[in-house]
Amino acid sequence: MDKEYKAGEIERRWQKFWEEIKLFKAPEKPKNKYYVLEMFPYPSGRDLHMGHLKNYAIGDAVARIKMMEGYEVLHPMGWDSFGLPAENAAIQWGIHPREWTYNNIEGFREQLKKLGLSYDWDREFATSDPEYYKWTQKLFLILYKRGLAYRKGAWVNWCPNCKTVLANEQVVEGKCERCKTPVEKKKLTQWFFKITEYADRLLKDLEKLRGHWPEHVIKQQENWIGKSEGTEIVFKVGDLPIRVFTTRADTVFGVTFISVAPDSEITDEILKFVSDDHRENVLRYINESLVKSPEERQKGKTGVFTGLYAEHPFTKEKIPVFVADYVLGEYGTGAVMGVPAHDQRDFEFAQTYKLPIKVVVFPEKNEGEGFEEFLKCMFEETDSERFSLEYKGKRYIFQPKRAYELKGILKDSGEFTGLKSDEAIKRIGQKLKEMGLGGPAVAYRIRDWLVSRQRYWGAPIPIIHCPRCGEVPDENLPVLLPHTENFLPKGRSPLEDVPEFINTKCPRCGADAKRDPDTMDTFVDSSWYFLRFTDPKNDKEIFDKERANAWMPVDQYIGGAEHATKHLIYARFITKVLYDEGILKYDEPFTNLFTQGLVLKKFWWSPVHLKSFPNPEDVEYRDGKPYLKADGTPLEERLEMMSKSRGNVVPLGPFVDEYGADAARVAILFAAPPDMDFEWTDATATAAIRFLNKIWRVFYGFYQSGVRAENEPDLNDRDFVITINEIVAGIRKDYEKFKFNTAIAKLMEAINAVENAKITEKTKGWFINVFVRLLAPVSPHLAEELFHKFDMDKLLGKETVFKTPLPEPLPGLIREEVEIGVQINGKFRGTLKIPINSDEEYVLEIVKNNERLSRYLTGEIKKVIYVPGKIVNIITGL
RNA sequence: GCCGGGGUGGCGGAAUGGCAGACGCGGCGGAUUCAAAAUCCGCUGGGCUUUAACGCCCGUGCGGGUUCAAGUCCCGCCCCCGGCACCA
Repeated sequence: MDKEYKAGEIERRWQKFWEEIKLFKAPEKPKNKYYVLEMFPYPSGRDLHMGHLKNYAIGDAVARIKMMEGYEVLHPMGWDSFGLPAENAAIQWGIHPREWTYNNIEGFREQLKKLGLSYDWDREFATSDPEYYKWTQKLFLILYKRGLAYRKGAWVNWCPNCKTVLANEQVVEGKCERCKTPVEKKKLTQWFFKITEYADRLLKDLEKLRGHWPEHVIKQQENWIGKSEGTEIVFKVGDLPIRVFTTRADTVFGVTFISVAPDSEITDEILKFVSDDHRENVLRYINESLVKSPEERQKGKTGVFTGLYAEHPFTKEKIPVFVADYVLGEYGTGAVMGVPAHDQRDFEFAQTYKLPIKVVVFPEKNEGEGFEEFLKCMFEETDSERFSLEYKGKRYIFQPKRAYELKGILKDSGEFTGLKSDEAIKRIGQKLKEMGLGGPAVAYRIRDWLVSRQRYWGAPIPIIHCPRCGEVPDENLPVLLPHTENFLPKGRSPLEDVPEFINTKCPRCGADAKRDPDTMDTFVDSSWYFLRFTDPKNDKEIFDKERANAWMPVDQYIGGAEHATKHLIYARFITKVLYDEGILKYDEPFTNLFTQGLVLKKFWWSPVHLKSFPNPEDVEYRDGKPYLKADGTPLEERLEMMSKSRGNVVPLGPFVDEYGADAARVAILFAAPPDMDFEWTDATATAAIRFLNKIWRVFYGFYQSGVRAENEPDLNDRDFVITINEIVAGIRKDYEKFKFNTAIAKLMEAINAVENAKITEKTKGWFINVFVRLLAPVSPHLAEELFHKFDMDKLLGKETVFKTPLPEPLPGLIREEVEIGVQINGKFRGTLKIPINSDEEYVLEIVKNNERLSRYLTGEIKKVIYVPGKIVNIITGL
């Protein structure tokens, strides 16, 4: 055994060994399976950094723990390799997206291998491999045949910078999530997946995940799906029904106008009835509002009168119909009833267009919080025209200031007058149903998933458009992505300009036909990859049913929380579709989800040099404030996720070369609880490096004095053995809950405890046996090295530490003496060492006879609370 | 605005309602060394006090409460982070 800890040499040796013994090779059909998966990476460059490592370090620790628990573990790795950055990089470097992508994959793979992660590399694939995307296309056809993939003309989100459409999930605060360009609306014919048809199941089945997924992810999905129970109400313009959706049917008697969204289907219908003197205005308004940015849209409530009136279902009044762009075309029915008295948005609209305000809901009592709120809404000092209303026998003159949105008691509402809001909502719903003018209804916030992209680097959509037969699915898969140098985004699919691709024959009638020119959203690729890992080489079908069902569902999924309403919802959706298709036995893909925190790193930003970020060596501090050395520009210190574009990455390669993969992993895992963000600093690494060196030093000492692993400790070293026993129990618990930071802290305690312990060689041998196995999940190479150096392979009859179980605490070893806290009248006054089984009387005697404690015992003892092993609290009468 | 998660030493962070600050980083003092690095040992929340020790007081964002006992539970605030947001 070397005196020095030579991480590089050790790590290379055991990586080779693990490969030779095929330690990570997962069987085809397991009996006692555990499927652990990290969200697979997008190969964004050649080099990994510390930010990447966190995900893999956690996954690897879990995989190794499960191996040691005797499971057959599936722990695969692959590449989410289609996507825009490849094209953007290609443009920047003048290199083809394919070349750039596969070059990056090589770099990532090489670096991951150097980390000695427990992947079954035989299952590796990239989503841009034809052997994979063939089956992504098959998946598309499965959805198509089930009526879940459809093409429609719709107003869609368009990123003018990326020159492609975006799914709703990829628009964040009205901007493209990738390039932050404000998103525009465009009317285009696009492919959608009907995820809305699964909205209710996606919502309900969140119950199955509760307790197994982080609550914040479940809540985010709930909000994203956004189920609202309400009422649909029909207002008729002649024979044309305008259906509106509302959650507040109780305010229906307060309706003074109807608004429809410029981009809704009902608006197209309404237009047919608009008279010529209104038509021009209305069309102009619609066209203007559709090109407005979301910010502009939100500035004020605008609209245009259509000249049409709709009939109120109850009062038969004529209600004016407006087109207004504060109404969302894709939500509910695309039309709303305007109740200015009870909805703030309608109120603002009514103010602008001088529409009447009818108050129909009042607070239940004319006092208290509801009434206060009511007064705040309804009364304003004003000289202008006033409203007057009677309330609880009194007449009030008022000018409403804002809408009263709380529920209450109905007034002036025909047969529903006097009902409470909730009861009224029910009764009005029933009545409307009887009348054939609506009824109870449900609306969802979630929209259908727009999957087509006008981009080159993706899986072609396997549909042929035939002038005679229309849409024809192309079963002749894969539809290969053609090679072209003409891949730049241009606002329509680059594939359109590849004649040998786009021109084809109709598979049904043989006529000249064209292929669909779009490629699929990369989230389609990643919505099923976890299934392909169960049978990655299959060239006959998407995957073998039996193999998939043998491994699925993923027992532990690990990844970033940013996918809560994207990948994680798409993957659940696709899994349910395949369940309905009858090829999966499970309708939830991920039994347990763990979302790891980010690795942050400080960097500097200057408002002057917008997009370039200075290197640390170019920054100087004066009076504690950072400045750019070169020209003295004041800088701003920021703490964000590592990313190449911010220049705040800590590259993994050099670190591993200098200190080893184990040090990098221990550093990441020890720094903070794994689900929490933390800042990478030099101190993060220092702790890990010292810890591993200390282990080596202590074990080197053992080795020199001839100590080898033992099965049993010397029970004369009782105190030491008990200490280690407690650490064993603690670490087992920590590993169960992924609390790697405290587990490593306990490993440190163990090594500190043994360092100067006066114990026999036998006990040392037992310590080695226990410690090495506890260490293995977080520092696998070092553990494997020590396992062999100290002959644990011979002792335990296993070729690798990962085929041995995690140690268990020795039974029947309990401390004879414990230290308990002593409180007198609830205040801590000291501690006492007493035999473990002491009863209350005995403890009381000890306290009374203890000079230090007894002086607080003034007056008679009234009550004693004794929690054995923990604390005694003595209450005295003054 | 709505939903979720947080606020603990100089710093990262520990604490099934039971001795707050585990473990580490940093700092201070010492040992080793020709010297340095590395390593090891001791101290390290704040304050008070010549009875300088087995002492006292204060201390987990703020204000109340429950309890023998609260960082932990309850009520009301403040602040920070994340998500959604004209969703009717």
